Amino acid sequence: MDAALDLVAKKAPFSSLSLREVTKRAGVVPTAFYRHFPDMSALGLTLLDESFRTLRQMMREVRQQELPNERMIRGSMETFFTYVRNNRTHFLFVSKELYGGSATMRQAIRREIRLFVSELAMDMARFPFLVRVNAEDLQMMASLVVNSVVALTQEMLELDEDDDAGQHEMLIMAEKQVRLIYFGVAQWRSDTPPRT
Amino acid sequence: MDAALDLVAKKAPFSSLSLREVTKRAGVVPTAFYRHFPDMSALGLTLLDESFRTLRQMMREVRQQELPNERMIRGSMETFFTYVRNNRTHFLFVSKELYGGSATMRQAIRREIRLFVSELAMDMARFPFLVRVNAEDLQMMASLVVNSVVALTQEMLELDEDDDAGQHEMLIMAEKQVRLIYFGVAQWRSDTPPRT
DNA sequence: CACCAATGTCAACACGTGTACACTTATACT
DNA sequence: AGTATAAGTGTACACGTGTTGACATTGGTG
Repeated sequence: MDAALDLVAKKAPFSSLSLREVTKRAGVVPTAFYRHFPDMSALGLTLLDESFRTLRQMMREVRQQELPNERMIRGSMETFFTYVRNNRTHFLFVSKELYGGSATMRQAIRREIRLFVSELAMDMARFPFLVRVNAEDLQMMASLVVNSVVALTQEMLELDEDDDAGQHEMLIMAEKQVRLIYFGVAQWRSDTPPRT
Repeated sequence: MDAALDLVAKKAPFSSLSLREVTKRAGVVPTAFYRHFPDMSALGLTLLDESFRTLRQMMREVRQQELPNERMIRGSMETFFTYVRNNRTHFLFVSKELYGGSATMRQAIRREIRLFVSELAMDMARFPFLVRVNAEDLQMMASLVVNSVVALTQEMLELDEDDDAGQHEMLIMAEKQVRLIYFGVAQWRSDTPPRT
């Protein structure tokens, strides 16, 4: 009865909710929970996996379209943010767990994010005007992009679910910010400064 | 007995801890709590205020030194991050409450952050090469900077308390990222694009 | 000193929690 | 058809929770 997952997410409060609440919401007696998950945190991990699996694949597809620079930024942002809107509850869950969850939970989410960063960095490495940037700086740039998008996502989640105007505004802002970063990237040189 | 505040923060888990835990940690019987705070959330707000008051003042001082551009970035980042290190528990608390806390809590923290953004935007407005940037975009840029720093701060808090190397790395990264953003800012033009 | 407000203590309550155990049902497969 | 396995039910327990009211101790001011 994995439908319990969505019920967890639907209940806005984070995953510090009680086992009993979940089962009550699922219309099941508390003890039935153990038939599906040994532990409450196990539920969390499953939920997390479900949240990211399709997203990863989706972004990979977008990237492989290969339409370059400006169009690319816009496209990525649009598909990502609409995906977030369609999976609001999941991202609410992830957002709250990123900092408020258990240690293992936080770690798992961070790993997922770092994965995005690395993929983006590898993607950027193919840009012609970035040959003079060393690997470390590439990682730095990618993490800047991802972090910004994450931050905006979280701000967007704070908005009311059907505040279309606000959500659109966030999208525009995200696109602008990423474009701005790319302006900076084009200007960057990785000569190690004299003093670290 | 405001010493209870630090005890709250010292206990790593976020502010979904129990009234009883707090009082136990403070070496006091549970009921004594009500002599100081009417409510658990009241404790939170006090704690939040304590976290931000000195920080605000500090950053204002840094900004008023008026040493321009490059030096300025470095200086701001250094003072900010050392402040974070010295008030680790407070920022751990804030970080967890930003997304995991109650609605009023989150709102209060966001207000604080937005305040930083606005101040930074006003500061940037004085830069000569930004006269052609409209107010909205200024806000966008400032929020990009602040969001990035916040993200890095949260990553830094994830590190072990005495991982000096890691913490220094974060500082360097933050400085680079902000510098990168400023490169992009210098390139920006606020002509509204044909299609919104 | 006497007094009063601040602070802390004690005992008790009603309630929600996680979990164990024994049990009933449904579903699927040979 | 018969049975093994998965899923769900009911009862019960020990424990931590927030909050209450009445009482004790402190410390500083008049």
